Amino acid sequence: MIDWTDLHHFVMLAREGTLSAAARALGVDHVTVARRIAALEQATRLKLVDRRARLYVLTEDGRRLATAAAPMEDAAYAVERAIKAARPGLLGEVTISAPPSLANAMIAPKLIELRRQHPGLTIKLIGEKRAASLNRREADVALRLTRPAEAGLVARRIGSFGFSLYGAPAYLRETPPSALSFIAYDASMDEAPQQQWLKAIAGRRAIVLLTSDLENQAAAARTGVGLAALPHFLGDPDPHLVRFDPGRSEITREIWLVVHRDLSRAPLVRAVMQFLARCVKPGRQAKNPVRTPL
Amino acid sequence: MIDWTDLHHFVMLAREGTLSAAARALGVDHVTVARRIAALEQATRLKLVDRRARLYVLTEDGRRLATAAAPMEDAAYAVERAIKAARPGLLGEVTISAPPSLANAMIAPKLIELRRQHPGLTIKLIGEKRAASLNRREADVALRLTRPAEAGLVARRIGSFGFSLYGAPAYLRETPPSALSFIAYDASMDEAPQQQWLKAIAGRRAIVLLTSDLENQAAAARTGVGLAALPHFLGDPDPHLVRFDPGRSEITREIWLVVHRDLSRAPLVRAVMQFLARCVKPGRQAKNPVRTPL
DNA sequence: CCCCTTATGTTCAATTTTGCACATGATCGA
DNA sequence: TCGATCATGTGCAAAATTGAACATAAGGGG
Repeated sequence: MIDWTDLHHFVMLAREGTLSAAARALGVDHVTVARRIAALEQATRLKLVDRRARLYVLTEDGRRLATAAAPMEDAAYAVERAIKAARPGLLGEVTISAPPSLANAMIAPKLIELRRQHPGLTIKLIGEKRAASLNRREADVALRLTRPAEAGLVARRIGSFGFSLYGAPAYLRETPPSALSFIAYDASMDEAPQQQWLKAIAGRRAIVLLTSDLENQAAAARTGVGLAALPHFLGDPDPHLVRFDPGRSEITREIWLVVHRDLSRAPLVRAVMQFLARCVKPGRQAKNPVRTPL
Repeated sequence: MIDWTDLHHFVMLAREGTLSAAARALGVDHVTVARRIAALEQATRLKLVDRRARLYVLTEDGRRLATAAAPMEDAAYAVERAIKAARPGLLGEVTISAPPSLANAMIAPKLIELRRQHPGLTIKLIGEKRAASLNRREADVALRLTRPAEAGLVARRIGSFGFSLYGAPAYLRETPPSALSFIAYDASMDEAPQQQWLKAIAGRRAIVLLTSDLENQAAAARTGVGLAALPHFLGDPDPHLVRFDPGRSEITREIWLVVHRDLSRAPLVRAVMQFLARCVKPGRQAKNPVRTPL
């Protein structure tokens, strides 16, 4: 039968697009990938890639083969999950993926508790906007703001948080409502509810800063650049920010705890899930409610 | 990620049961399999097999892993089919599986035509009772006597043939009906319709020979051992055999041409399928009907 | 326009993997 | 009980795979 490692390398090449990227993903030298692809072509007697100047491009046959081989990769990931799930006890590494703001504000500060409770546990925390693929095991457990649709995933709603507008106290004192400026996400987040909510409130008033990073928005708001839509857990504890209540119904988002079914029973993963649920649950809604009427 | 070749070796070990058998199936030395399994255990940090005296026996974790890895093997076979299907033109090898009697009587004698028509085509003909697995690519195309139920397989009825009782002319002349002896399959074929049919006819009369090979039955019948249930295509052309019509409705069996969907469009395979349909179609039902009433 | 980064190809030495020969232990049948 | 067969374990040498260093080429940005 065809060499499975050759197939693995080919699948990676098909996904990554270049020899070098595939090599990085596989943890080998790019030459090795090139040789494996060549070996696969020889074994199948098919021309799978066009060797062009700066990149390998799959041929028709190559694309077909990549399509056929994709389920094999899925199966390989399932095997990895099975391995992780089979490992007994509470010794090992668990990767958590979460939106950066949640990761920083809710999880990171409490990680020390988890370490105390399970000394054998190593945590890898990925704070990324992009939702890590649990199927590809980029993460073992994830916090998401929407319920994921992928098959094989188990999702549980473990909490929610609200957004309000925040600004520097001095800025709010000195600026008439009609002259307020706003701070928003860039266009990549246009579909996010909080972004649409902010834009609706802003109306014709100026949006003076676009940034994809929530911490940047908070920092700008602190220095009086304008008003930013921030989660309560981020804005309320901040002494340099006060809420500005626009009088419209606030927006809230749900927090979903997501895990692959294959891993949902592994002791290691269960421990982390319990921890994450604890991180989120205790009413972080209105901890330090400094309200500024209109 | 886990080494895919290690997984391949492990899957084989799980299926075959022993290092040596797995090694044979993989075409490598048994030592290599042992080393790969050890490597997999080290990588997963799981104990996958109990090394016992004469055989490796999977642990609980090993069985779980084997179950998880099985889909990977299925996917690998799908890749192989894709490769075969992608190969252009009419150059290559096609494996045909068929019941031994059909293979000998209908296919083998006509193979020369196929070779003349497609000189680039190499045929591997497997005449085996056991139905070769098209999913595992033990064969590319198969003739079966029943419609297979496996998913992914495409089956087409391309003909049928009847059974009658046959015996040596002298034997039939000299033996009164109540003293007739019978030749049957051994117990492994007890569920086959022709076997049940024969037993019903034999009734209380003696079954004097049990053999799993149809050619053996024919040879024994020729020398006057008794009556055998033979397909018409085998008994009718034989000058040393005549039909003995028991007056009961004859039994017929269907011939199904089976191929995996992934391969059903490959030119190479299509050519072979057309050939097989031609082999079977032309009314081989009653070519040399020598009838002996009762 | 040039430099910097990134990607692929080539060569060679080091490492890893593999198979072979042989040994041991177990089972089966005569 | 003995011998034959089959399965696994060990040591070693051959073969294959791999990575590092270097070379070439193509964008991209200042």
